[in-house]
Amino acid sequence: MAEITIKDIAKQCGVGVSTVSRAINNHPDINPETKKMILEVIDQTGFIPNNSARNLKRTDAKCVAVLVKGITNPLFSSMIKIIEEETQRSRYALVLRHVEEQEDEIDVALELEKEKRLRGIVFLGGLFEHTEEKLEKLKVPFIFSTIGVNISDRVGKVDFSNIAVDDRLESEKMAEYLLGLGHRKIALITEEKGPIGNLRTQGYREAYAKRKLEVPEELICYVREDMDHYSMENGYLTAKKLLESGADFTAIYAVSDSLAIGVCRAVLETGKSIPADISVAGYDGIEMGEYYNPKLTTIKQPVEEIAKKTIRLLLDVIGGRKEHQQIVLAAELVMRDSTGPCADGEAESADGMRAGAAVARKTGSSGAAPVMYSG
Amino acid sequence: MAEITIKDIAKQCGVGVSTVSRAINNHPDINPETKKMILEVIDQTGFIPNNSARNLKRTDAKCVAVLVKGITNPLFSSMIKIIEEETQRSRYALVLRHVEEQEDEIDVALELEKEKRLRGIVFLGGLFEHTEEKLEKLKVPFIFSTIGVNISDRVGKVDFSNIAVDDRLESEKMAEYLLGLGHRKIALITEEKGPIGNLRTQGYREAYAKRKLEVPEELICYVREDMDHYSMENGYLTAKKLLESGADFTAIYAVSDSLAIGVCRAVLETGKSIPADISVAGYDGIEMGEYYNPKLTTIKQPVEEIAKKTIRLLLDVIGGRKEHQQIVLAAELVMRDSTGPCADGEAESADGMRAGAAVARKTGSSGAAPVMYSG
DNA sequence: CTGTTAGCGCGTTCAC
DNA sequence: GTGAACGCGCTAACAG
Repeated sequence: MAEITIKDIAKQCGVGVSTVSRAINNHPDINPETKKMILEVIDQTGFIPNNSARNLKRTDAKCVAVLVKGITNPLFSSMIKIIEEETQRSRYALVLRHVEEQEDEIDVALELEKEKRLRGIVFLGGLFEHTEEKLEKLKVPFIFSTIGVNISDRVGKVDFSNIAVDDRLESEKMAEYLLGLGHRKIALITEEKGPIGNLRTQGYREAYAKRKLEVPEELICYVREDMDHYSMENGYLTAKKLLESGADFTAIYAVSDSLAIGVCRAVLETGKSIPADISVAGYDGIEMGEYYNPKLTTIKQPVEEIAKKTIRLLLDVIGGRKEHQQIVLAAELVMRDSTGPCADGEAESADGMRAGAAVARKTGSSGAAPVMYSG
Repeated sequence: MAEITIKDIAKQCGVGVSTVSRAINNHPDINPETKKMILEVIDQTGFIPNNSARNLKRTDAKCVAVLVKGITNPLFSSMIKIIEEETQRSRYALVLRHVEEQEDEIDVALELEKEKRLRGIVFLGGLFEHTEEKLEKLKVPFIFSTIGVNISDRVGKVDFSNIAVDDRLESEKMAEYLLGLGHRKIALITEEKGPIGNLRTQGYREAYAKRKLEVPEELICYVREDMDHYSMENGYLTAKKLLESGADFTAIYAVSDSLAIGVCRAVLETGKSIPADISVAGYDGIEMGEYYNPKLTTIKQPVEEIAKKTIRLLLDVIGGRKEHQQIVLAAELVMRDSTGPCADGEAESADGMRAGAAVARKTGSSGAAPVMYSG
């Protein structure tokens, strides 16, 4: 049985193909009755227009694409949801495309641009090592909405938008918070290569530098390269290695929440309690951090805001209502129960105590009581 | 600047379009030198063939699609990864399509089938309330690979495969395990509507029935309908309500791990410890369960096996090497630290003690020590 | 309001 | 080995 096409419908209705096309695409120039009749036949027949053929002809397709690299990132799903809502409200179609780790997102974008006649593109995740030459090939407006990396400085002659958080700065906030709690030996669990890890590592160093303290280089641990850099397992294994090394530290700052959760498990397994013995902090603000035991101290990315600003800006640029922009949004230091004053040192009244008080207020206890490991 | 097409390439190379086409598609009938020359020009020009046009003509596209409903489900990502690997190995292209909650996955499949000339389809997630009439429209082999629901009984004249876990049975295993630990008042946190919740609820009832015990109806709690049924937040809120009701129970069984984690937080916040005061069990076997504190007792779905069997079967059916099948796989009861013997009652030597011993062995402690809340 | 017709960009016959 | 011509299914312009 051959595929049923628009011709078959036309024949069956006794009309021309263009009339059927008009009925399908809600064109105004059509008799409501014929339209109704045609739609009925279509419904009966189960006819579905071939999208490939449509895309081939259509010039006015109101369609934007979101290219997501790293679908497992829990932050992305809520962003995607928001982007979906906004595009729908503006009556744009949305193509969501998952980009494999080894795929080049620009290549995928190029392909999609031709295939679907895109009007704009949002890149979620991924690295930013694209040459201007390559970016130049993209002929529709695009935005890097990259929780993570601020690439403002990379903007050259190619015009595009970028909405991001200043990772270096936010990371510094976290390190400074821990220093304020009196911690001096803060272990860092981070990526050795990769822009995100690098920026967050820089922030950590900066916090020490600003206090004129020496960075404890021996406490900087790199995650394993042979597996997902930001998995709980990697956090667990890296922390385990650190703990077994016998190194001396009072806090661990992992550059992502998922890493931090793995770290917590490793710490708890040694019989130590969090934060009484060791404070643990993460970065990202995933939902799990609120539910983990203990609740995770973290830097919360403004995901909703990023998503909303991203898609709105893109649609505005497409509509010619705005120019491309570089936007930096602020993240929030969320103090929860996995961090507390350093037992060895002493918290400062200016920073640490206030922070400690904030923790107490938030949790309704008289301080950060220890969490014991149960196994 | 107009889009660059195959014609432009042909002109620039001084050859016919068909020769360019041959070069692109690795056809045998082409002079290696001309091929090389053409590919060079293509590389220089940055020409990208239009997929819509290709799909329109191509008849032999080796392409399968995976339609995922509920991309947030953490179990899916690992399944997708496996499916990707397997399809690649068989030199099939893979289209991954995210289906919105309100979209009908069969409609999406129908559309995609035409657009991409699919050879097969995998449905991940989603419900199974499709009429045979509708399923009949799908002309290529398809498989419901649905962690969750066994729809073998729905197989009628429409031929398709289904690979799943027997949710009712596995759920019964969990309830029986808790009963074996001496628990009699087991609260259930489940969905009121929805096939998955229903089956798992049935299993819970069955376990009581088999022991000739009365089901504590007042302890069956339904999650909120106005938000994601399987979110941590929903688990938290539902458990909170239960705890505040003053109902009497010694264990909580949530029909998903994410719910269970929300439940844990609610329990811990009341100052009770897990499992000393209350045991908590989940279902699914998400990675987080291993890292949570306490480690979560759960039913672990054989996701890798499901994924592998699914895609292999699909490819075999496409290749005519196999017929469609209904396969039921077994899940595994994983006893971890969130459950322990009932304090009020007494565990049975036959079941409960052995289970308790298993827990002890697994965690290396002399039993399931309590986890205290830290906030 | 409606039917006819010309491509959209490419793969695939055919002749050569 | 190669090129010319046709048509995939559809939309858009045009003529009626």
